[in-house]
Amino acid sequence: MTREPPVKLRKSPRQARARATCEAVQEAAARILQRGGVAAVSTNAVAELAGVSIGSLYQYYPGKEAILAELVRAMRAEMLEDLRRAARACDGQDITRAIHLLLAASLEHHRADPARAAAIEEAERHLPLDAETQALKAEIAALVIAVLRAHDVPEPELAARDLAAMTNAVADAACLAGERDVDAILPRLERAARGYLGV
Amino acid sequence: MTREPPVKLRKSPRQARARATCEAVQEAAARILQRGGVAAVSTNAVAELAGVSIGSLYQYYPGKEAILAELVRAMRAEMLEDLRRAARACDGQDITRAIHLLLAASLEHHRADPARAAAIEEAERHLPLDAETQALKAEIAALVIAVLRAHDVPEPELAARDLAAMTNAVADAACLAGERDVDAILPRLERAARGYLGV
DNA sequence: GCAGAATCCGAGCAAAGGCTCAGGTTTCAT
DNA sequence: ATGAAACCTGAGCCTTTGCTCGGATTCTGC
Repeated sequence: MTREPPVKLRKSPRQARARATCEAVQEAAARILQRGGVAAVSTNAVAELAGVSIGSLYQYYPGKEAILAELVRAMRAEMLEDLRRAARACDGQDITRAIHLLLAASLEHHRADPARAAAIEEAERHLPLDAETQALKAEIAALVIAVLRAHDVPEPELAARDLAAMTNAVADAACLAGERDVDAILPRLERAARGYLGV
Repeated sequence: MTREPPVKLRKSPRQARARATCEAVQEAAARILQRGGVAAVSTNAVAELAGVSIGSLYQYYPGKEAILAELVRAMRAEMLEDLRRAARACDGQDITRAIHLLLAASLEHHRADPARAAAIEEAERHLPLDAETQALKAEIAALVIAVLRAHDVPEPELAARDLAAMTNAVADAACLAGERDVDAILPRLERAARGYLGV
């Protein structure tokens, strides 16, 4: 019943082939996650698909949670970068433009592979997030809150949470329904967000 | 690798104690689902928490998927009832009122136990839905689409999907963040929906 | 070339989980 | 009261999964 174990790498890869091993494991885990959900991700399956022995896998990852955790961390880090850029661009713009920029940035990581993004987000819900990932999430939230506050949005924390939830949900639903064009989602979300914020 | 197995009851309970057994299993499964997600739901754990032997469980449910599937089916059936009532009440009302009624109905099943509702919705994403549940979902969607179409909403299917996704996501996020008052969510969703629909 | 570090391998153990089956208990109808 | 049907039980089989360990292989710096 005790949770909250260490969820970092067990050992850092020093040589190129080791880095390749780690990448193969990540890639395989993402593929399996995407196809069958968190339940389908077993260390044996990941190792096999990665073309790596189970022993090698455990040399770098202390368990399957660590593999997924790193997938999540990578996605969040990427998202933070996108949002940082967007937040900077928001400076001095009106709120309609700010909404556009923030939403577009939030959708950015859905662009390359929406199904994978959805799968990783789903995994995130089932993981005890490590401190680093939590910090990333907090910083992402803080960025959005700051922009909202700059435009005198009341209860910016609440608004940020609601808007983030809406954005992810609509994007995931669209992906699940087979929508291909990420850009088609943006205007719909903009309308909803403007309505939410009373613009 | 083949899916799509029968997911109905194996045998119908005839006597009162058998019905009590089934109910205990459902209740236990919901509790475990709520506490630990789909992965934590094992037939052994469910049987133990239900105070029922594993053999009895298998007398009525062909597997753990069937238990979860029935949980989902029950929730969807309830939701359909709520939405039917709401859709009837929408007749002759303006769109603002219609939005209010539909959203309130959609939130209805979050009222009693938001955490449980969120958990069941999450389970739904990982299950191969049986025909009956799919029919329920289709009818729910059809109801919303009909109301939207009556108010000349363009692409009502798309709008219904987006609005449903937004509603669930915001409600779940609120629950996760510890919000207690379901009624506080409604006005936020109404603003978003009106904005989305351009009202 | 060579020593040592880094990496890789995969058989196999222990635990957990899905599920069956043979046999016992309770309920119902007559 | 009695036989049949419904119901319950849980030991235990088999598969899957997480993970370790001893030993083989490859790389790196000198």
